[in-house]
Amino acid sequence: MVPQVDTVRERILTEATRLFGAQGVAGTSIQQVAQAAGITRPTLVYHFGSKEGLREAVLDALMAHWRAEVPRLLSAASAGGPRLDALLLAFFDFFRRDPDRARLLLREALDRPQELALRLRRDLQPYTGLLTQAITVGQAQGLLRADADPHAFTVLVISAALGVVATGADTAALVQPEPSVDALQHELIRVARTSLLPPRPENP
Amino acid sequence: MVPQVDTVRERILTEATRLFGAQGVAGTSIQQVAQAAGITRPTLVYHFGSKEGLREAVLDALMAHWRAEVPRLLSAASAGGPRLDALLLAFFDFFRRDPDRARLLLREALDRPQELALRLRRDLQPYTGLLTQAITVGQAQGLLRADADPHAFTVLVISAALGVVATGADTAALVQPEPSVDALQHELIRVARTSLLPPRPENP
DNA sequence: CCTACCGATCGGTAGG
DNA sequence: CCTACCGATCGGTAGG
Repeated sequence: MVPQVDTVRERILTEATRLFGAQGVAGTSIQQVAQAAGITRPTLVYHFGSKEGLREAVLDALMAHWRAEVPRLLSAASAGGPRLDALLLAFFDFFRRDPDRARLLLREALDRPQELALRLRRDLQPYTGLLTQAITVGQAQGLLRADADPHAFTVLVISAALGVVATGADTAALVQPEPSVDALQHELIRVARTSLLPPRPENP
Repeated sequence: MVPQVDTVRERILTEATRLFGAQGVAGTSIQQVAQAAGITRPTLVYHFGSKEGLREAVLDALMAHWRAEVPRLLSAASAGGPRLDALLLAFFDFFRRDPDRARLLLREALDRPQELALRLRRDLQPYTGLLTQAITVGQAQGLLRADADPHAFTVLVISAALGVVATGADTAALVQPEPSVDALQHELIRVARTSLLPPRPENP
């Protein structure tokens, strides 16, 4: 009943996020998580009830973390005016700071698509709504390309950024020479900017 | 010693691809695969030696399938001249015909990044080389934007197409209203085209 | 938060 | 290609 700083619980969640992201939930035993957190397995079960309970707690913590970060990110990016590049760069840095979380999210999209969709709707739609609305307004003002689909564009750019962070270093092996993650990030920003802003004939 | 049409082996590979793609390798027991293929588990082990052997055989078959399809695809797309849209559309249709294979590839990128990178390098670089070279030539002729990074662009577009097919239906829940997979596909093609072709002032 | 214990399932082998 | 069997590991519980 008394709220308190539960460091053991936090340690379990941190290690579970890392291991689930790296190996997947099915590929990770709760024994591994317990050991990484420095406790025994029954203790982990005591805290989270079951492996499924741990999985949901990890996802809850993940979404809570992002719900807290995203607004800070949005305001920081638009501080010097609504610069698209700065926003995308901030999004990228945000994901690159937590590659394990990016991987976990991608895995969840594969393992439990419907459950993840529920969480995205509930937790992140308010913020992405700001993005799609900004694009729509920009289009109405003639500042952005009219042929862009604001909703599809937003989903594509976010999931592409996620994909580059989660799997970019190895999918780069598709071509020779292999582009660095930095190069992929830079190109994604260029692609997004170019396909959203109207053509500027002076810079072909 | 005698090569023959091994339908049991093929049935195992088909079911393994489906189940591994849907649930992951760690989340699938070889018992499940054997049952789906209509045999017993020891029979599966007899054919593939171990679960790890099955995994590698599944990946080999996957890459062989693509190595066989991609050239047909490339020539079909450029039949009516080097039309970028047609090529991207063909790539998309190619992935959408096999969503399980797309998911399996994405999972492998998460589970065994280095091993997948080896296979991509060995099996697909020859074909992606054709793409990057075509872009480079187009740039030299002034037909394509000079600021595009041919290698990063190729990796980004392929992995984005893969991501849309593998997880598009649920990541769409990021925004409201949720774009369809068709809308995501259409927008990715528009984004790719717009960011690769030079600006045409007559169509802002 | 731990020790001790449980049934179920895992991948794999023996032997035919 | 199967039946019968194996040790190891899984998630979870009892009890303190």
